[in-house]
Amino acid sequence: MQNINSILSSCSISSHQCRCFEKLSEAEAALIDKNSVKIRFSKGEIISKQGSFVSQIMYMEKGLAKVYIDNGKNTLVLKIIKEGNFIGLTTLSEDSTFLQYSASAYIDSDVRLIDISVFRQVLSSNIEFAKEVIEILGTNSAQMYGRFFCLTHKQSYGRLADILLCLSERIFKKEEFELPLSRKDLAELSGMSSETVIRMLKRFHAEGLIYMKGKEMKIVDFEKLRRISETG
Amino acid sequence: MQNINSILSSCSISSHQCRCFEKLSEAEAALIDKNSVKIRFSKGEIISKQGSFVSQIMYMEKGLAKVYIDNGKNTLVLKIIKEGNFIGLTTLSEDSTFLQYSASAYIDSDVRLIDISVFRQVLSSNIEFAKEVIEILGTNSAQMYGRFFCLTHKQSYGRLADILLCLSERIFKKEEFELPLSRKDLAELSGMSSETVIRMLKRFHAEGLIYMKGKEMKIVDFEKLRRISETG
DNA sequence: CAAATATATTAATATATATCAATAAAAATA
DNA sequence: TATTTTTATTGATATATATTAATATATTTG
Repeated sequence: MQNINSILSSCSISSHQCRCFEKLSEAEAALIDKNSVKIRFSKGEIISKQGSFVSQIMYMEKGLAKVYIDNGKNTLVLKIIKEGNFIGLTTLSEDSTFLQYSASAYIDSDVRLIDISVFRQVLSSNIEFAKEVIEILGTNSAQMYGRFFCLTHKQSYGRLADILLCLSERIFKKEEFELPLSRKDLAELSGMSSETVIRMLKRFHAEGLIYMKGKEMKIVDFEKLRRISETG
Repeated sequence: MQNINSILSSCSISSHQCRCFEKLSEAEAALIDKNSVKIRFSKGEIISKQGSFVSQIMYMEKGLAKVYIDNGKNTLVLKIIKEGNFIGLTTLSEDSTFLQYSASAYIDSDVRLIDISVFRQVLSSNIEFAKEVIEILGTNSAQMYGRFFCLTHKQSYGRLADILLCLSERIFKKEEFELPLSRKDLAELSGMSSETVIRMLKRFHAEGLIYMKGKEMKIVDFEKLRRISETG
């Protein structure tokens, strides 16, 4: 039995396993390989900048990055990208000549930049590949919808619980981890100020839901954290 | 020269013209036609309900509807669907067995329900159709990102300005119109309480940006309204 | 290592917006 | 048309969270 709240999480990372490159023929794989470059971005470096011209499709080979929108005053992290995911496929759309969002690396990351016209060409010749792209776009939207709802209608406490669970369960896959994100990063993810993040974390710690010391984090009580995520 | 703020609107209706059915062969069009039904929904009726089993793709032939998420306490309208648009293509993804959102009609509407397996079948056989679907999904995400940012980081005043501009420019294509949405509908669209909507509308009216009498609406000063949309 | 810089923490205060409650107006129904 | 129900409006109050500012702690750099 599926609960409606289970789809409503501020979690921002895709759980979808990208399988599209498996669908390529040898020739297609070679074509993509020939028309792409692998670039290493250091922690904190900007991978792509909002407003710039779209000329490639970016694929995260190794690392962790954020995709975000910034209006000069506020920043909203749309999603976290881990290895094996595209930084953005929405740019495939003919309408989007300019990048709508920026991306930057949380940790040292290897990104493959694929020429967009070559990518489109392969898309036109390989229907299995295209279907996989549809799959990715659909999953991405679904994720975004849940996150959208939470960031507009859940309160801070629940939103932060979501993010902590997301980090532990989907990104590090451990209950204990060294956080590569700053408090400000957490704030951009959960749509609140960094001061509020700190206060909430402190409260979680005091209530025994997490253990925290600087960047060290440990989820102590998953159950209660999930309940907070659900009740707001 | 493109301004970054121009992409940041809470506007919730796709400006993308769906062209996917044009790509079908006669046989494919017939197949889809044979495996679909047209249903008329009256104003206020629920078209589909969050949590239910996904078995068809819904296409708005005529009318106006909202696609929304509801947790029993709050409602967020994800987008407005007008004629010539899909109510949701994200359900195409194999992952989504259950509907993540509900839809209901703002006005009397004709909706075509297409069997999802037939839709997928056509997708597998016609690459131009698949590419068009990718186009739609990409445009939808882009729209959603802008809206997401606005609803989390713009204040009410700017968000409501967005919605009014959206209604006038994209939906009714007139500066004067009879609003088929209630104040509560506006609230769900702009992510605030209906009381706040009323107060903001009153203020717009007092400041001479709009003229309003009950459900009659007229945009008086587009320029100022746009400035409010941009500055917050 | 010391100095400089960036990040984290804490507390006090401000504020936008929700909530609550009461009334008015409009729409639906008998 | 009168009655009931729903929607809109208004004002008073509550509250979550941002903002500001000051201090402490890390981290980076010379």
